Amino acid sequence: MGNADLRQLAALEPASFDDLGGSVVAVDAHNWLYRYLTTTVRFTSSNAYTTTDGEEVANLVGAVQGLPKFFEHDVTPVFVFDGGVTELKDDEVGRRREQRERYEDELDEARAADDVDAAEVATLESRTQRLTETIQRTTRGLLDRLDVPYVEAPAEGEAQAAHMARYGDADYVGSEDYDALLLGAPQTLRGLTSSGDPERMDFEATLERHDLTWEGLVDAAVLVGTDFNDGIDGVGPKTAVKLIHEHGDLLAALAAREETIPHADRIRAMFLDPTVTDDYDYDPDIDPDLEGAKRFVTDEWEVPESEVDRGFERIEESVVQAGLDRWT
DNA sequence: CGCTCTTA
DNA sequence: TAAGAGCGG
Repeated sequence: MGNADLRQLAALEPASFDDLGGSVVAVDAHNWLYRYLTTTVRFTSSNAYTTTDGEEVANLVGAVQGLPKFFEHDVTPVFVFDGGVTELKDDEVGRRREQRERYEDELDEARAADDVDAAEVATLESRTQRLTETIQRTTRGLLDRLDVPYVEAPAEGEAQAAHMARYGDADYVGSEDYDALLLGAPQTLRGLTSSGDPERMDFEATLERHDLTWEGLVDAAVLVGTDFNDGIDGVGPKTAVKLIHEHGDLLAALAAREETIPHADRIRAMFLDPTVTDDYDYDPDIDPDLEGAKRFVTDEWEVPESEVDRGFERIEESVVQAGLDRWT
């Protein structure tokens, strides 16, 4: 089902914000926003973040709360947004639609179950729920005013972020998702949204640890199960790696166990050869317009000042601090 | 998602 | 020792 099983294979090391200063992190925007959307909206009244026109803008509260973390540690985020399906190839559109329908079926099932599992429903909702047009627009609007760079992915934001990191245009991918490893992101930071230091996930070290190639790692993951397929019953991370060592690749391993995984080759390609673009550009030098950003959030989008005061304060302090640092 | 417990 | 179910956050 999920891909938390990958944690068992991943080479993870505690990281310290102190060592991350000056680095650039390509952040999967959907993943990042969603973490704040679920917590912010769920544990407070969602009314507080709805405009008089009925637009939900909890994303603005979440973003203002989450951004100071980067500023305070002198880490430059580059947010990578998912692309619209209109720009994708036809077969890619079909795949996405199938995937989406899968999730929606699962969600319906989970909701209809005799004993409704709230956690599962929440997880599935997070995968089926698209960010609304307003959330897309207002998040970019806030980033524009804060001069925080962002990039538009042709398809999956996480794949684009991994691509940028692979080509050295970002030092890290920022995501909570272990999929970043399958997408070949050299270094991934997890835990950028929670308090405390993040952890670093190392791609090459992971391959070395298990004596696998990138293809082999992806094949093992497909055997265990990914977001795009159910794994083989009774096969966990350890067995999967063993099977790839014994049989060479996914198809041989499946043949040996007389199992099949529909569209196995397509699933591999989702990780090994995803739709990405080289047509991106960003300026990591950030010169935020704090007043403009505040007006945008509290006046234009009617978010109560009390909800974002502290966040803007923290951003302001870190900007002032950065200015002072240049003279010391 | 992470932790813990149960089962093979 | 590995896999998977169950549960809390």
